[in-house]
Amino acid sequence: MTLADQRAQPARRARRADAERNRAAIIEAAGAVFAEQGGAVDVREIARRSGVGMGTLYRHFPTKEDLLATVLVQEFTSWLITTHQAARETEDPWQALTDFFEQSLTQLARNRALIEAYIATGAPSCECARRRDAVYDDLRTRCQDAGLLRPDVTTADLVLLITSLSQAVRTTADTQPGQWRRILHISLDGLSSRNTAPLPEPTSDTPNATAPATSPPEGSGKGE
Amino acid sequence: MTLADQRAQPARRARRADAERNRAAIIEAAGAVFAEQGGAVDVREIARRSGVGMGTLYRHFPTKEDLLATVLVQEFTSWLITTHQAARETEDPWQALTDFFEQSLTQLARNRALIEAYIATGAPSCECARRRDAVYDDLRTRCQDAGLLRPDVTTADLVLLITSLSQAVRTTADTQPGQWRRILHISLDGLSSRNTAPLPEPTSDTPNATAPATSPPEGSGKGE
Amino acid sequence: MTLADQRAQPARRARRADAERNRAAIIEAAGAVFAEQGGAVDVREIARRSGVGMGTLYRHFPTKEDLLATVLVQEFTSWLITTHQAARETEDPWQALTDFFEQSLTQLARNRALIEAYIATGAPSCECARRRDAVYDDLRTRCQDAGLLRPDVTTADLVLLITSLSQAVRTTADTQPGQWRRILHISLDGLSSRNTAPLPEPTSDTPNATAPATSPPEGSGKGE
Amino acid sequence: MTLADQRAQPARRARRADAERNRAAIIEAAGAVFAEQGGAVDVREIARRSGVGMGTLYRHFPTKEDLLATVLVQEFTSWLITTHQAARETEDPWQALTDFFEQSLTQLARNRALIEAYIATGAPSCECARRRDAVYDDLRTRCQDAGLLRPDVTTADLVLLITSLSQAVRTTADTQPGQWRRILHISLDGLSSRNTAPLPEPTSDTPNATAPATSPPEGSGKGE
DNA sequence: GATGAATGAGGTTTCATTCAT
DNA sequence: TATGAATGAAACCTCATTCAT
Repeated sequence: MTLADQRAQPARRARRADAERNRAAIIEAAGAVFAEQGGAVDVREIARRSGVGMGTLYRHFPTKEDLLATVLVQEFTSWLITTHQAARETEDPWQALTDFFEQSLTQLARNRALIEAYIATGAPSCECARRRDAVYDDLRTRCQDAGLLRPDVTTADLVLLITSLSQAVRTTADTQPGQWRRILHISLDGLSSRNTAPLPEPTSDTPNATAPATSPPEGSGKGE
Repeated sequence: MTLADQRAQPARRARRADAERNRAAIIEAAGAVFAEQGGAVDVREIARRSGVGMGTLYRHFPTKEDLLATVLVQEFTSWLITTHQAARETEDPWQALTDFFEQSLTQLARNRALIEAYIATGAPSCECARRRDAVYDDLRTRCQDAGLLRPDVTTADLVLLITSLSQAVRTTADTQPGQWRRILHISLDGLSSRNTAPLPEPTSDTPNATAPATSPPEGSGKGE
Repeated sequence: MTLADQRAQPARRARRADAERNRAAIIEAAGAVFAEQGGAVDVREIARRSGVGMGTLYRHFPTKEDLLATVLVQEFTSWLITTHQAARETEDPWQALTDFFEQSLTQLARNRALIEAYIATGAPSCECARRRDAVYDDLRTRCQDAGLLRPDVTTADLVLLITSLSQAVRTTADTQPGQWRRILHISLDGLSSRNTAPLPEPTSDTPNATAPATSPPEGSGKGE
Repeated sequence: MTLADQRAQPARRARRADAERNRAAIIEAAGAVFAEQGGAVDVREIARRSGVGMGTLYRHFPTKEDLLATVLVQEFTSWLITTHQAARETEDPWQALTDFFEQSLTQLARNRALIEAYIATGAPSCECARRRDAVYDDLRTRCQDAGLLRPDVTTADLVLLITSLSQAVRTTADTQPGQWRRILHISLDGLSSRNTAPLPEPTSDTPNATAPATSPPEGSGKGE
């Protein structure tokens, strides 16, 4: 009746636009809720906040998991692009790497579900992982070409490092915000090409008993 | 024996033998289940696995939380003692620190719930945190006295570092077992007193904009 | 399908518009179950009888207590209105009071949970108590203005009297239905303005030692 | 067999004395707990307070119900005897009745489980009911013989009246202690032989429509 | 297409009673 | 015989997902 007034043709469009708007609203609300409370929230909270019914939500996302994945992929991707862009514009390769880590972790610190996903698999999806690896590859190569980064550090190492640091962010989020920067600082120092001892074999599951895991500086030390 | 000692027997009344056995069975089963599946398992699974009824379980542990806490505290403590003992017997302070990290993480790698607890608060209980800090203090002091460890690294830093590395262990447990050792290696290199740049203030929540977060080697560059 | 038949009337395939009907069904079933077995019944029994799932029940009433309260308030209110209406239409004030007691107790006699609530607090809710007091006030005033009711009888006395008589109803419900009317009769006689001895102070917690609790007729008696 | 041993072996006696002491302790503890919290308490609370184990408790009383019944019967009986004794020693029959009601209710006011039992069946057991009826018979007869009590009041009426008044006691126990005495006063006035209208038939379940339930005094009234 | 009520398995916890020590 | 740990059937409540309107 009242809907019939809508000009005949654009009815479809209007409807699709509506659907699209709904989808966006859901994603936005879900993003906020997931970021605040993690992935274990009640779906109703999201439906409520986005102003749609449960059915609508489940029409767009057949599963809570799907919704979560979609949200995370989107956030992850946009974040990756932004951060990579910034890194690209930084001339000094090391600074670029440093900034990238810093910004990545700052971003993660704000999103509980994203950290959870990071923690679980390192990325919200395979596609995301691929993109992420590409970015890391770029940063790593630049630094290694400049001789600033340990030559045997791999992309996987960097990924794992961020993953692990994201944990530090999460842990200290409430009580010691900012403490994670000290750990980051330490890790970055460890990445520097100043450290010449080769890293352990990536495939090995047992510690290298013969060689010391790290090489403490021979000539340095307060006691000497 | 060792387990009995941990509970600090007040000798008020001798617990019935089978009660103690049941308690042990519950703790063991819960330990296994929690380690495998994390803290979100059904309590019934634990009751089933330990061969006791629900009531028995709840007689010993009034709450699922209590059970989890008990199990984790026990595992954490025994692990801490063992690992610290090994570190004490190592003469070289740096090696002691290295081994401690190595063994801590190896242990954590096997226990999902323990990692969860570590992630959440850094330890399963305040008492555990205290003990943990004592151990870390010891290791840290030895290394710093020997001039091997950055002088401004704090106990909290070490704790956070392990927490964050435990994440790396967890992430790579299934697909890349052992890769976490590379990250550990990097982090330990970063801890070395060879790195002289001061760490950022622990209280600061914003990156230090003036000083570079890390000091890349001065004389290196792409052209070299 | 078979379930649908059990509920006789409504097609069980209704949903949205039937939310209200479901709610009514729940209230009705709960009313019956509570009336029969009191407030300590299993919620599942109510869900089963009303033909809805547990979730539906808990959607409408977040707590068993809520359900009970709703049911009782509803029954109490409807009963109060009906009974008061009848009393209003009776011209003779004393007859109105008498009928009101009679009908109130008849109603209570049929509802175990209602009696429980009455016993506990005199009414299922504060609002109910307010309404109830208003009705009693009305009845009492009419009777006292007509000089038929002891002048020092208060509304609280009447409430307490009904509460206590409801107990008599309950006690004799199964074995001696109707016996409570004799007690009611006696109580009403005691309320009559024929009895001139003042009632004990409402605040006093100890029996009035000086004056006899009741005034037996001096000059009457079989032996005289 | 077991009986034969009773002579020779004091060990048995000692044991039996122990058992008897335990039994007494259980009954005493149960009495206190039931009085305080009603019949729905956890059996463990009783075991704890009486200082015996669950097994011992269940050895003496195969069922919680049995324990409750035993306790109540005992309390009821001792109370009945005491109160009756006091009534017997009172010369004035009406005063005896009055005091009996007063004391009965005061006693009931202190015992939650007893009220529950009273409410449920009028007495904790058949035997108790018999004894109680005997006492009431005595009191009633004395009063009726003296022409002080309505001649058609039966023992059952008195019992029901107390039962119902016990409810009033319970209701006002916390907030309006003592208010029940006003109701009692009213009821006793209604019992007086001053009221000449016959009570309704005990067997009738329907109100007597022809005759008014009570007879308000024709000639009295404020307005006249 | 949108809505939100309905579903019901699954979670934790309690307690009368039994039974091994 | 006394003990109190063990039992396990309910009890209450949650929430991801479906489905009639």
